[in-house]
Amino acid sequence: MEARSKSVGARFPGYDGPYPKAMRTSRGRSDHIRRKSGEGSELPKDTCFFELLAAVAGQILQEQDGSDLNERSLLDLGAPKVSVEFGNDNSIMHDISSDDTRRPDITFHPKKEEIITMDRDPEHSTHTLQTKYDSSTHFSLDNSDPLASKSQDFKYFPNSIKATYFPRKRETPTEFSFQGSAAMACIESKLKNGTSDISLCQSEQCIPKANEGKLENMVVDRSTVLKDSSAQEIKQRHAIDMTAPFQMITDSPPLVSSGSSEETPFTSEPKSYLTSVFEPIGQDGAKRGFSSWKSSENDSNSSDSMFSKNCLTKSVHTTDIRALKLRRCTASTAKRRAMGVGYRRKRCKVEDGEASQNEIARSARKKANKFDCMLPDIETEKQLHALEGEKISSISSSSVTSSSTKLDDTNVKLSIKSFIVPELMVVLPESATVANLKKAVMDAAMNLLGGGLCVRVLLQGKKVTDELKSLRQAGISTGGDLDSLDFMLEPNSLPTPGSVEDTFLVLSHDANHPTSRYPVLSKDSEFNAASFHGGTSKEFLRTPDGCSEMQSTTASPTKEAMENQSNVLVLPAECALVLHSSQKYSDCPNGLAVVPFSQNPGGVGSNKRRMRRPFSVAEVEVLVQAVERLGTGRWRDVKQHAFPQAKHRTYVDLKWKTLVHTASIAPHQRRGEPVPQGLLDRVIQAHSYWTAQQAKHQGVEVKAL
DNA sequence: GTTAGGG
DNA sequence: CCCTAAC
Repeated sequence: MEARSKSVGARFPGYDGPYPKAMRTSRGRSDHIRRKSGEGSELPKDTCFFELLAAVAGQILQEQDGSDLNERSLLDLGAPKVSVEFGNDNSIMHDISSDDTRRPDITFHPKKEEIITMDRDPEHSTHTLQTKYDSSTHFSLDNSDPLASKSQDFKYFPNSIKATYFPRKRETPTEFSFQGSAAMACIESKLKNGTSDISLCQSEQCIPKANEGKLENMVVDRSTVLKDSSAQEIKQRHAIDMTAPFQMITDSPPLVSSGSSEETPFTSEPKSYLTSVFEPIGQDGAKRGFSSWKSSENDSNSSDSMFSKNCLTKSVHTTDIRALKLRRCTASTAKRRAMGVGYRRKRCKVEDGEASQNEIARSARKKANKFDCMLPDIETEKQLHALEGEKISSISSSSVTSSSTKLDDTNVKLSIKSFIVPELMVVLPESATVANLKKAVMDAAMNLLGGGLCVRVLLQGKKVTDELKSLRQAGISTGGDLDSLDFMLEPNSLPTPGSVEDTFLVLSHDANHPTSRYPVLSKDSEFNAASFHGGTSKEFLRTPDGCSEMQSTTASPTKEAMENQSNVLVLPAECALVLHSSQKYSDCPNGLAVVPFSQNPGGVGSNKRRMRRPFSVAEVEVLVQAVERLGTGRWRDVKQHAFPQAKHRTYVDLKWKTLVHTASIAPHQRRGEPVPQGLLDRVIQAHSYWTAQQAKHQGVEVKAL
């Protein structure tokens, strides 16, 4: 009837069905959701909250469906789908499973109060949401917010929720983690049947209740302050990013040297993981991200401790994701408003304490924006880094601002504040080591970055597919609605053109070396699994200089690029995606020039050799694992398996030959990033195994003749 | 297997 | 020169 629904994708391994595409812009659905809710902006903004809960509930229900995750491969879990509906009565229906009607629906009955009002300072306010979860059919929310009436000026939205499930019989608690205001539900084993209570509390220290058999202790560990006045303008932008079926690198099982299983002689079946990313991005999201950044330092201890206790899931905090947003300058709210553009997605600092710093930073940003060039000059970017110091709290906006003073100005001036970057997530089993986590993170990053990124242009939430259109034709003109213009970074699924240098995003640890062209993430010992000696995930994710940059000389638009599975990328919290000026384009008078309209930016240089891209340890790891499973010879499969997104890794140059060679030579002769000996041993093992296997097969064929 | 690039 | 990646 009147209900609006949306789907929250929850990709389970084995699920190959269609996946809802993200609505990444703040336009579109949220508009009518808001309208439908009839409650102004209140319900929809809280949507994510219920989604989070729905995700929890979904997981629990799944558990109660008789499956023991300890006993079952995640591949067996099917493909649940969580859909959320907004009804007139403001109830939200969660249809947990698309394929299992036995599962009851979960109904949320959000109340008005569940949009929590709170004090301006999120760090000093506490808020508790009591959520009761009736295991059978109902999932109702009961708000007991002590601060509900304290202030009407600010609203609080959970940004990240962690839940710990304390099963009966003193089993290991299980944690859930949800973030990005998203239904990112990750579940691990040891959930048991039973009624559960979920209690949510927004506080820095979440004291677990000792109730057994309760799902509790959900920590809304980041906070958000939203100005009521701006709430009206908030439009949620939801991004649903599928994750690639993620290959977990587990402890390598011993090599089976005699043919027990021909298909997978080396490793257990690689696990894929449920990853559901449902990330509202928007002004609220921006502020959320910002606030959470502020608080992340303070509550890092608590979250760390929670995680370290039993880190069943490692999901990136939203700030991590936010940090991926291109850090770009933001003009002042007032100015932007006065211009009447871009306010919707503008992000700005709200902390008063940083006002002076903001001013400095703002001037630096102004400088960066001086020529309305999309790519800031490096010096200014450095300046920003310096200003923002360790705490890079300026989460930039994804807004596009435009200025048009003259009616006859045919130039479209755009200032892109940031890009939407596909959200990335890594899910690991409890038994995974930190090194595994690092590898997984690396793989995700490499899978995304390895294929390059391209820019998607969205107008009013819709992908602009016809890239031959003129800006005027596309409606991207000064007369058009530039406010509805979005840019999105996507994995590049097109064959990498010759001049990859111009289209490739690279990671660099060193902000001072903006010209670095290689993904050097794994070069640093921090990211080198072999050199990791412990510590929390947070520590290990932090780069030495506290800031990683993802740099781009430029990015080129491509055709449909996101139809492939998305990747999961986790980057350090302090990591930021920064556009850097390319010499080639920096002299272009306007920002659009950096987005070449040619499908092949390489142009005449396309006959050049591809850029040299040394394999990282993580890539080697993935490759080795793939070969262990698939054998030598099925390079297409291996490629698809190990580097599904990396266009620069073709199946003909998968390094295996070189790896075998590398493994056979003395360590001091080896070049490049040192590959752990254990990995090389696996190379030797796998190589000899598959060589023998092929010989055996050939022998059989000869016999048969 | 060969070539190019780079340490 | 030789390792490595691209061809």
